[in-house]
Amino acid sequence: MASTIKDIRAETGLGLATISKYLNGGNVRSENKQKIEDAIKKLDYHPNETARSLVTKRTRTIGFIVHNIAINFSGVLLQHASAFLHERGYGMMICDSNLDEKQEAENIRFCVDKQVDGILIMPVSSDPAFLAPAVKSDIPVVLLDREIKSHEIDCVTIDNLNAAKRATDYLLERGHSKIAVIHSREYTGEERFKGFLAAMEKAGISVPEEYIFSARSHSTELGYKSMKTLLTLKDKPTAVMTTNYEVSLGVIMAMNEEGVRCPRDISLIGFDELILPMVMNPKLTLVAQPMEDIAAEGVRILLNRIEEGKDLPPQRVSLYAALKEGESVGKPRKDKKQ
Amino acid sequence: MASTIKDIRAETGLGLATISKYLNGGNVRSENKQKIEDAIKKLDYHPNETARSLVTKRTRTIGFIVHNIAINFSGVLLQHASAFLHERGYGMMICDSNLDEKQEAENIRFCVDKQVDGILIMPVSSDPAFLAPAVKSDIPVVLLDREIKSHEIDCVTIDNLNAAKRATDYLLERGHSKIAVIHSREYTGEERFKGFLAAMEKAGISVPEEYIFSARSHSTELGYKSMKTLLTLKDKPTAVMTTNYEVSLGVIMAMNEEGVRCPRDISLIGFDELILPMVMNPKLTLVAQPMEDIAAEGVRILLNRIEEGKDLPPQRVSLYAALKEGESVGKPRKDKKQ
DNA sequence: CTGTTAGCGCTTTCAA
DNA sequence: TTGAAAGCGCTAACAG
Repeated sequence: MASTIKDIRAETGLGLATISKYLNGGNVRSENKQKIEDAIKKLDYHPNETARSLVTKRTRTIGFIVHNIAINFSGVLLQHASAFLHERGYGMMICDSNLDEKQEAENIRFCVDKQVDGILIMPVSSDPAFLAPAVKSDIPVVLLDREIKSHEIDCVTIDNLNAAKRATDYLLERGHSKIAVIHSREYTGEERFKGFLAAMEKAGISVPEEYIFSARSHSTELGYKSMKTLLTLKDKPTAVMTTNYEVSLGVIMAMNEEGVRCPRDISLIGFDELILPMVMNPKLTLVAQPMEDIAAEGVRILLNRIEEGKDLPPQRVSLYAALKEGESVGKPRKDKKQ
Repeated sequence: MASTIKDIRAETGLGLATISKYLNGGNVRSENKQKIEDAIKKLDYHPNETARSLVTKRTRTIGFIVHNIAINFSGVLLQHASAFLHERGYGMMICDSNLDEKQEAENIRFCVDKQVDGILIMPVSSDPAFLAPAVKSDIPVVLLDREIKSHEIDCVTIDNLNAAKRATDYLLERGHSKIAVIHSREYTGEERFKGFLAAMEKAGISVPEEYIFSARSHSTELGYKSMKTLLTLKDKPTAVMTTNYEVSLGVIMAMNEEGVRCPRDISLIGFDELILPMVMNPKLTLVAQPMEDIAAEGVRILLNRIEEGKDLPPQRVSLYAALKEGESVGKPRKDKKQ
């Protein structure tokens, strides 16, 4: 059985309050301080955090609710966030929503019931209602990677629209005009799709229906099937833009299977600099999200709200995402050859 | 401010014990039951789990400490474990050790202080000492993926040695005899290396020094550098075996850079069926660990120990890992051609 | 079945 | 500086 503060009292003969004060960094006569330290060591005493939380109403724990823990993107963000929180003396409780809104709502409830001091979340739902339990309990929430437009709440994202515009311009500048786009039908995917359309419109190029693919949620399958379909078209695109990592993977699988080479046959541009683009041959040209900065900003905003003021206006931070050149974009193949 | 059980008392006029009993599924007169339910709804009452834990000494929360959360393997295992725990009414608190033993020790401490009911861990350290806080507090621990040989403790792993033997035999059967091996210098890597050596010895083939590479920890860099070195050798191997996912990634990067084709120039066999092997061209031949079963067994053993008996003897479960054929292993190239 | 009472282990007045 | 006492929100005897 673990020892308690009362055991320390028995050992030192001091009062509970004195010991507690010492534990919390207060001033204690150095003679008593020594006694307490000796007793702690002797009894291997560690404060019961549960009891502590019950009275202080603080747990120094942050809940991190992630839409899908199995994807690489989550792992990397989690690693950075965990490190930053740890630096500031906070622990992290990770919950996986498994792309399910019901599970997500339960995760919010779970975190609130566990009295976390704040919540970082990469949300599944775009309906702010699921945040209600946190709001009611006055627990600050910061959205990561995705925002909920209709709702005033702290969030840190990248400027998806402009990043996608830049990626599209990159293709246009290299002479592509027959460009297909495959996007997931959730917040980031839609934003990036808008950016794509904006760039195409500005260039005065209309995009045929059959060059546009979309489906709910991140999906390797979407990328795979869409690319397969594109390859059956008479008038194939010369370049394809994907709006996230998983879609890129699916596209590459399909190209490999069909023996289509990149960038010789079709050029490719995507999002997210995770492991695959580094291992691929040729290296993928992509928009790299500043993962570490996203985590750092999220943690900074959240802890600031916890430790300073709850009455600050909501903050929306939008970070810059850089275009990293690989070798997956070439000149468009000549129509005659195809 | 969140409402408490006392607010329910004020609302219903019932005693605290009755309400508590209802909350915990006890028998209450249906008339009172209705009153309580109405009050709960009206006040949006949710029990304070912290207070509950303080008295019951149970949190229905499991700590999952992972050596490196950024890798795909962790994400997949976490996803399964989270789902199984959730099914049984448990929450999960994930901690990242970031491949650092010191951080790992702190994570154990953190989980113990937070009064988790049990711990699942993919350990960094092979020294059982770091588990002491959990042992002292009588919190059950189950090791996943790696075991600590010197110590009697529950664990679930795959039979790494035999899996590696089979993989090596697979190469031998196809006529390879010049086989290089690249392994990480931690538990699983060493086991798999032993399996490799055993198979080679049985086949009566001695492995030259320059065909063996190893380094601490999982490492894409190890794979990359080792493969680069192998490709400078006069007498190159005809096949390479890697002992984990990250090493495979590095090897493939190096091959791509050097324009070496697989399996035409060099055959490849590896471990872990994660995203890359599915996206690669050609598909990688590999030993697939049964991720879902590992998670299921780990959860089953841990919850069994929590809910039933602590006095059962330690369990060591070793699961079977299947060899999945891809197209990355071919016949050895003829020496003359090289 | 119900309610009173006494804690769980800790922090926090407040008076000394 | 110190310590006695009250209380965080809940559960668990125990008596009714």
